[in-house]
Amino acid sequence: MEGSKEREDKQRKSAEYEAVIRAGPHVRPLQQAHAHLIVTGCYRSKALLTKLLTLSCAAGSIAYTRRLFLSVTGPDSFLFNSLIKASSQYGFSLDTLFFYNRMLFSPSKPCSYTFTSVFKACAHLSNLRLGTLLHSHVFVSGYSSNPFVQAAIIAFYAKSSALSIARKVFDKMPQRSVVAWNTMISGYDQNGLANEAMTLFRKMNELGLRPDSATFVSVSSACSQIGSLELGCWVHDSIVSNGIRVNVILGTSLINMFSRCGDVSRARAVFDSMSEGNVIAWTAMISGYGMHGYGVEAMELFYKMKKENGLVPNSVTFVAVLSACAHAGLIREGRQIFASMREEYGMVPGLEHHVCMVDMLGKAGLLTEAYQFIKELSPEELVPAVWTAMLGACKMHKNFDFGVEAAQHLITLEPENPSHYVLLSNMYAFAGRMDRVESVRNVMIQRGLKKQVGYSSIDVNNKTYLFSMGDKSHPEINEIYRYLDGLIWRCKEAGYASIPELAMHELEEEEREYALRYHSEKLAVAFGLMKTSHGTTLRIVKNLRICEDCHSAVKFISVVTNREIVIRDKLRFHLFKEGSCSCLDYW
DNA sequence: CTAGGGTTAG
Repeated sequence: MEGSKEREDKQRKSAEYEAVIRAGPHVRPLQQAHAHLIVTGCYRSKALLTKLLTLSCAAGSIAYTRRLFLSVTGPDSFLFNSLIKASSQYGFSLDTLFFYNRMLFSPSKPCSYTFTSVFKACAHLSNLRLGTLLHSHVFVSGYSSNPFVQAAIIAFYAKSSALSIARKVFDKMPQRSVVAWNTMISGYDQNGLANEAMTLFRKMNELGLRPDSATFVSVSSACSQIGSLELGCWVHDSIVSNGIRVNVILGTSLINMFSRCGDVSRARAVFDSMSEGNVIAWTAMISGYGMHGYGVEAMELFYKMKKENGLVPNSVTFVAVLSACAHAGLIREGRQIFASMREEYGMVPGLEHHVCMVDMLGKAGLLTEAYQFIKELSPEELVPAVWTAMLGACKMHKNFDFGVEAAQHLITLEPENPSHYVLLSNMYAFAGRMDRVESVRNVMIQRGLKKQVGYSSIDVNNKTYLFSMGDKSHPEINEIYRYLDGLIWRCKEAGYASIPELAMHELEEEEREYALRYHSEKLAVAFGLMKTSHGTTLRIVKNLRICEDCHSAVKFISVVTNREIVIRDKLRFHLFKEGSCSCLDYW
């Protein structure tokens, strides 16, 4: 008699379980299923409640999840772990911490599964204090040697920019899984420490460990930061020799890598070889074309993407296309695409899209229109980037009035950013207002702000050389200067007239020195010419934007030496060839 | 009704 009752009970619960599953990650059906549980008397079943909780997290309704959780009497560790995992997975990090806290005050003990999820939440919040506290819980609980927990800890410290702590944990691991290596490498990459990422990857190779596709995603991303094509090709060869299948994620990372290393055709080859493509991959390719000034190709791809592949562009795609239009001067097309965001896709243009429009109009010399565009934005939309785009355009077209206004807005918004002062000073210098140049300079000194140092790197025979203005640490620096002097002289004979940079060049006392006559890109170009044979393309990466004078000089250098020179600046590529630049002097 | 974890793209 007793047995059949139990059986009935089980059957009923099974039916309810099916009902909850059927409801899926949708709030209303879940609530109905929950109501049904109450009616049929199954509301105490922890398993059913657990399923309900994880599904309501997946449904995105943390409010309902929270209410549901608070109604549970005596949640068990299975319920806690599932809930903590689901809430961290769907980004409800603060709630994860809340549930974890409740777990600590319950009879259930956290385990390795609990910790991995809570660290994920801490990483998401980049909350170093809480994560460190959690780390101490791990020690007390005895899970500190669990490889999964360790990897989660490394990921947490890395995402909180505490790379040295992450590295310490990594170094102390008795045996490291590939995931641990990947976590550490991506941690370096995402914190801008590309060289450290590469060093660790090389170490992995030396130890004979087999990298997987995730390793190469981070490695190729680090490589894009460095911008070295030689290195990029080596990474690509390494993928092939390791027999790694290039999935969409890795493919996208490679498209980005080759674009940012200055080789769009290789990027396109990767793109064409991919069996599956999604919006992210297409956007990467579009943006690659954009940064090289291939506006038409970017637009073609944009239209092809939806026409032939039925992919729907998202807001990042629009940033890529619009900035491609801006770089290539495709104003009419850019306007049309911007309008289509609302009209065709029902999307509301965001801040980044406004910045693209101001940049596009401004670069084209339509400064009044760009200004009008800014004026129509709401106060919350007037982010620094909008004014930066305006100011850049004013500098390009030497428009004093708009430029000064833009610079003043910027200084109000970001009083600590030295580049705004430099640009304002530039504006005054163009207008011959040396008294104002002087006073901007004084404000900078008062506020303790220093001009950002520009540096350029170039690869010669598999070695990277870094140059910055005034840095005399290079052993052949005197030869380089002598060579460069001669080169500039030849350029002058060919018609080059140097454009003096009036801006802030006397900010520092030492800047009057001999060693400060040349910007870093000129030094890198000279060095590259000295060290490579005729026919070799020089590839230089610069951290800031290239200045007008260097741009003009390199055009002449490409003629007098008959060389192709590629320079990646902060925002785009310049290919100098036979006296002209691929940006058509439009940057 | 008790699985499963940590890393990766624009």
